[in-house]
Amino acid sequence: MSVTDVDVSRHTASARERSREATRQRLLTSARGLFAGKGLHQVTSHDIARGAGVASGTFYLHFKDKEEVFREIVYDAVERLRERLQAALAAAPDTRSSVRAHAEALVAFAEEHSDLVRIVFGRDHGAARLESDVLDYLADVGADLLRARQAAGSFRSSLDPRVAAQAMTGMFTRVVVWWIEDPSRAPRESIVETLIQIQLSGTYPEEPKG
Amino acid sequence: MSVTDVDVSRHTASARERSREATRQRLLTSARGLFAGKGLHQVTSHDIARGAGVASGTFYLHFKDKEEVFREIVYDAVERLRERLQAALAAAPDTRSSVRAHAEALVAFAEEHSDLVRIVFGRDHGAARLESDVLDYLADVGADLLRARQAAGSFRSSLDPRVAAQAMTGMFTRVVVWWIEDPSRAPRESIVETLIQIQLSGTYPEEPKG
Amino acid sequence: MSVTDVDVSRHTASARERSREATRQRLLTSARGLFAGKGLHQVTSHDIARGAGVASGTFYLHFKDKEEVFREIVYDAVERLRERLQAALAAAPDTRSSVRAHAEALVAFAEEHSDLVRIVFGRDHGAARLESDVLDYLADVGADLLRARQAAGSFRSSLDPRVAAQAMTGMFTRVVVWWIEDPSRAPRESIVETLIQIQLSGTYPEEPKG
Amino acid sequence: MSVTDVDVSRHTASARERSREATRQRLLTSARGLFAGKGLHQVTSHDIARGAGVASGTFYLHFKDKEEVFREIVYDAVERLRERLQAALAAAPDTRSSVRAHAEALVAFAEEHSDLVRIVFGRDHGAARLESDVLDYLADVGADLLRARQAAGSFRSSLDPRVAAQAMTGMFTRVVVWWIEDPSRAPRESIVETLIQIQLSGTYPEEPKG
DNA sequence: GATGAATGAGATTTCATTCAT
DNA sequence: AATGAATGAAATCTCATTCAT
Repeated sequence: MSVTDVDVSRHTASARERSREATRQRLLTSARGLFAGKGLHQVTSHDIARGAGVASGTFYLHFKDKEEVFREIVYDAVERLRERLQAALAAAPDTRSSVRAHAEALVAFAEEHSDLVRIVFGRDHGAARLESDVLDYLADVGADLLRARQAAGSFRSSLDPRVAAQAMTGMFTRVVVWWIEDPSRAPRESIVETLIQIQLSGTYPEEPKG
Repeated sequence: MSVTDVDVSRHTASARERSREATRQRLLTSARGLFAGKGLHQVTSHDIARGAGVASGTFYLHFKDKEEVFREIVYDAVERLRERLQAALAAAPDTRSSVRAHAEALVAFAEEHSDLVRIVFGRDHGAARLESDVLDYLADVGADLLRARQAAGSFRSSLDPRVAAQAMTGMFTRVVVWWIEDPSRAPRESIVETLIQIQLSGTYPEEPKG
Repeated sequence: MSVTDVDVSRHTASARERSREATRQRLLTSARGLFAGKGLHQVTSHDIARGAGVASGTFYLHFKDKEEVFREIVYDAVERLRERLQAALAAAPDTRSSVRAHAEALVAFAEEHSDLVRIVFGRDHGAARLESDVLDYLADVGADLLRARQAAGSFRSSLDPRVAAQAMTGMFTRVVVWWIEDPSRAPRESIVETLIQIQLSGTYPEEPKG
Repeated sequence: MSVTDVDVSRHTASARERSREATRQRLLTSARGLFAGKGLHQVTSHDIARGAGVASGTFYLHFKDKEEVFREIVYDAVERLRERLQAALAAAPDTRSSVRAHAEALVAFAEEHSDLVRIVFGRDHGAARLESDVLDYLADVGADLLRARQAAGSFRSSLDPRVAAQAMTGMFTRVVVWWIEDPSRAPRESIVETLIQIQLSGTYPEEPKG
């Protein structure tokens, strides 16, 4: 094999790889848009391929089936969200500010990736196991955080961190999905403040009268 | 037509009606069990008919399509839950005890109707519109309540009742679904207390240190 | 339930059953013709349905898949052939005449059911396991016969009945398939006589010269 | 074009040719193994290419389609078998010993090339036309031989050589495939002797009693 | 000559729904 | 009202084959 051959083959190989990867990304993008708009069950593998501008068989060169694309999109999204939230928490000096930073990061993520939010937390995702996995994963991450805070005295010791983490996860996802569906429903600030205040002090006045 | 004929026909008619209603109920029961176990999309109209011990065509004599049974089950369940929660709230003398009564009623309902909880709030219900409708409906009911409390001074005035209602709805449904999936995950009391405390005081100690 | 009801329902049920069975038979007939003409692999389930004048879905109400129809046709054919051959053998007074009766019955069956012969013994049946099963089954039946003859002294004691049975099975099926493909290739009598003589005396003259 | 150039190009060309031929052989070897194991229909052109360690497109640089490789393997195998049998026959001094030599050669070939036997005579080869062609070809060769023997007085004059040749072909192939499938089914000697005796004297004792 | 990503026709199979009885 | 066989549209997935590199 001559030097030229080596170069050419290397070049060819990477061009191929790049082209293959590009097709894969187009399929993912197509799928993301379709899933966000119609939900897993209303989207066919042909739809995804058509949306990506490739033949239907091509879909199966890149993914085992529809569920696999869906899973990949969801896992990727969840991981990005988790990193974003972790980063926000890590940067905060104390619990109060970390609660705020977390809420801000969550809402910012939702704004930037409203399609992902719709797919992952929205209704009719249609992937039973998946949603359960995802929410449980996020809740588990949250539970670890709450346990740490509990140890540090900044989380109410009478609460079960696992239960509270599920509660917070449900609250976050519901509020965010509802808001992203139609952001005119409430000012962004209202979303952030509500999430923060409920965590810090609940929904009742300092001196509840009721 | 003789009196006897009339009587007989009336008798026959009402027997038919009763029989028809019985078939309808068997279909609903069958559907409920199947939906709870496998989710809307994994259940076929044949499955439902078979489960009810009737022919497949019979299904369509009682319901327009699969969605309709599903909707009926969900709406019925939601209405029962709403009534249950309203009753609990109405019976409570003050806000503090109404929050407790509400949480107790919610958990009790979930225990008694775990299949409904799985269908209505669980994953893979698969009915896009439907879940949104349901959660929005419950959140709307909640928002009304919160607005009333706000007027009475027993709900933090700085919170937007609509947003808070969505937050509470998300929290309630997530916690309840998670728990019902496997009740050994947390003691019943823990679920109730967590839901109450978060509402009354949030997750942080009286004098947050963080 | 009145007597009339009973009668009607019985009548209805059996009319249904008859109609269902008729559809099934039309599918089998359609399949038989197509398999004989093109072989398992060149025939689709749609072809079979179309040939039977029913919708494609109907095929699956009656058979699990293409292989199942094929298997049913083959097993049924083999069983019919076996019965026919057994009957011929049973009716013969001695071995010589039973050999003749067997050959006659075989050729007669092939003439009457040339499509079955083509499907079962012909080329491109495409069903690996199946052909093996079928030939082994027939050879096993043959081996039993040869063992019995051996015990009676009318089968060469130096031969292994199992091997000889395979040899005879191969001979019978090949000759019959070849002839049925184009019966003008040899007179019917020639087929029968050849099969008989080879069994009785081999292919060489009484006093082989070679 | 300089002499050197010419030399180089010649050299290159023949290196290419050799390399091309090597690729072709690897494809044939891969195909042979796969066909023997799974049959024509269960093997894809991708399988063959993968087995040969080449890209899928390469397959089509060497063969028009899957059938062509199959045909080539089969024809080649049949030709080798025919030569082997002819050689055995040619070397024998008289008919009796040629029958023995033929049977020995057949069984030896089967032992050495069990994969070819499975492909060519086995079940689910799936190539309709092909098998017919192959068996007819072998039977034709056999018919010529029998006619010659008939002329020499060493083949029963009352038999039709064409029919007998089909019979013998069916017998040979069936016995050999059955035995090769599991050689413990019968001792090698039993196979050979059975094939010989049936040809020489049939399956019945010298003085058939039946 | 070799590569391997892409193609797209076609086969299988399911299932909501209809309708004659 | 109930039945259940039949329908046929639609979705999934495979694979022989091509072609730009």
